[in-house]
Amino acid sequence: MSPQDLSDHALELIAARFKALSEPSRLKLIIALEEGGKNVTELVGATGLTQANVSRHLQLLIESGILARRKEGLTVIYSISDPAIFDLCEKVCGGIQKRLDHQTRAFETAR
Amino acid sequence: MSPQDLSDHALELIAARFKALSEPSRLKLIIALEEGGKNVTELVGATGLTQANVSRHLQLLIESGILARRKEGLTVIYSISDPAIFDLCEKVCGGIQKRLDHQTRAFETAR
DNA sequence: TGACAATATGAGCATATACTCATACAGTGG
DNA sequence: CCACTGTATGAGTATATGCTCATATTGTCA
Repeated sequence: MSPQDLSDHALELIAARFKALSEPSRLKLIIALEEGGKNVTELVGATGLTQANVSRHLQLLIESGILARRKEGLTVIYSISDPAIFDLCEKVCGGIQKRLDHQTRAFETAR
Repeated sequence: MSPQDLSDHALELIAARFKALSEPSRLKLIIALEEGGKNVTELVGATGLTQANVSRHLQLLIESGILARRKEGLTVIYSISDPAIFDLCEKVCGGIQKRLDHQTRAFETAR
C-alpha cells in the first residue's frame, strides 16, 4: 500500500480516533464505562478527575464516536458506543507487554 | 474492571502508544513502511514531508517501539518492528467505516 | 584529507490541548 | 417562582507538539 492510497482525509479520521485514546484520563473514563453506563458525577467519583475536566473529555469522546449519551431526568448517562475500543486497548496492551518482556530479557541477559 | 485496576503508569504506556499513532504524518510513514524497510530519503519521497520532519517522527516511532532502525553504510533503514500495528489500524478503519455508514443512513432517511 | 551524501538535532514559532476556576444552563421538587 | 442538583462552558494558564531553517554529525569515496 502506498501512502496515497489512503486520502489525507481518511488518515486524519484514523489519527483522530487514535488521538481520542491517547490520554490517560480518557482511558480511565472508558475503562470506568466498561461495566456499564454512568452519569458524570459517577465518572468523577470513579476517576478522581474534576467535574469540568470529565465533562470536556466526555464531549471529545462523543465527537469521536466512541461514547453515546442519553439524558435521564436531571442526569446524563454516558456509555460505550463502539465496544471495538476494548479490542484496540487489548491489542495495545499485548504489544506493550511483549515489548517489556523483550526489555526484561535483554536486561537479565546483560547482567 | 475499575480504573484502579490499571496503574497510572500502565495507562500512560497505553496512551503513549495511541499518541504515537495519532498523527497523519506518522501514519503515512507507517503505511509507507508496510511494504518493507526504507531509508529516510525514500520516506521523504514517499510521504512528501521534509527531511527534518521525517527524522523527528521516526525517532518518536522508534521510542514507541513501533519501528526498528538499522544502519546500512551511510543510510539508516527503518522498518516495522510491531506488525500488530496494522491490525490496530484496520480495526480503527472498520470503526470509522461503520460510523460513516450510520451517518450516511441517517442522512438519507432524513431527506 | 577533503568534498560530498544521508541523517540527526538545536532553536524558534505557531498552534493545540489538558487543566482549573468560576459561572451559566437545565431539570426537579418545594 | 425559588432553591437545589447535575452538567456544560467561557476564560485563562501552562505545557506539549508539529513544523521549519540552519547546522551538526556520521559515514563514504576520490
